[in-house]
Amino acid sequence: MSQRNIAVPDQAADLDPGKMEACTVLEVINRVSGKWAIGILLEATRGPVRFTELERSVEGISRRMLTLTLRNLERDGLLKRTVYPTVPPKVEYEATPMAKELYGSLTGLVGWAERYREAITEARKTYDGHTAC
Amino acid sequence: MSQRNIAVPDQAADLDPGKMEACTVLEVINRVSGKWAIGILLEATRGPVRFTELERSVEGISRRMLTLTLRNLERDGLLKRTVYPTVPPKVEYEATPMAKELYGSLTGLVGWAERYREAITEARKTYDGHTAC
DNA sequence: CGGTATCCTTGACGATACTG
DNA sequence: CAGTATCGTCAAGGATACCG
Repeated sequence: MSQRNIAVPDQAADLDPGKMEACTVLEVINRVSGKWAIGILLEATRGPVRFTELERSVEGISRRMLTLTLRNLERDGLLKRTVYPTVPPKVEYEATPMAKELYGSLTGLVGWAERYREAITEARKTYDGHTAC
Repeated sequence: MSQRNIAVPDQAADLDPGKMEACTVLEVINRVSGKWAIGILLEATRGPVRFTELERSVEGISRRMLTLTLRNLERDGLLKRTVYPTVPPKVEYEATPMAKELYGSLTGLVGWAERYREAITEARKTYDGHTAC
């Protein structure tokens, strides 16, 4: 394997709040339908959830991505974050009314995905079969 | 700006068909709600569309991403691709019945994004205001 | 017209370690 | 418990050029 030496910038952007100023319809959709947002929003719409509960229920998410996604959703006014100053600390997240209006479309999407997951897997096999060989 | 010399692999993966074997619900959702897929699916559900029409109507998409996204949607059985062997060539894409069942959720998502785009922009300003200073 | 090929940058994300 | 900080990887996707 050959390789090249290239220059890389020192700092990455990540999902750092402070970005995404434009806020087009496309950006809103991507924020809301992003890799982890759907799972979080679904949970937070059913009722208040704690950080650790989300970490368990949103399959495969890392602590870091959970934090980042939660912050972004909070920033966009989709989640309300409530801190209880107890020991140990307790933080609850709940969907705002605006976010709750998304519930129907989101469950529609998930339901569809569940119904057709098998069919899609098959379609891929067929496609790959008659193009590869 | 400082920089480091690092080794990079020669070939990228891109959205190259042949990847994504697992096909979980999460993957299906991300495929279908991805950056460009929604716009394409919406157009292709209303009726057959040509490559160049999509290039114009899906705001901001590059020729490359249009091709890649179309191929992936076709592979997953969401689009039917029809080639008319004329001069000049003509290719039409149309949503399959399975994809058409997504229309409701997709327009729901887009409608919501349009309704709340302003509110979200405001929420961001507020959030950034009371956290930054 | 409807694509491919190649090259490059940047941002999404995981791993790991540490903290009030 | 609920995070933050730092580092590294890799895939998404833009730019550009070329093709049947």
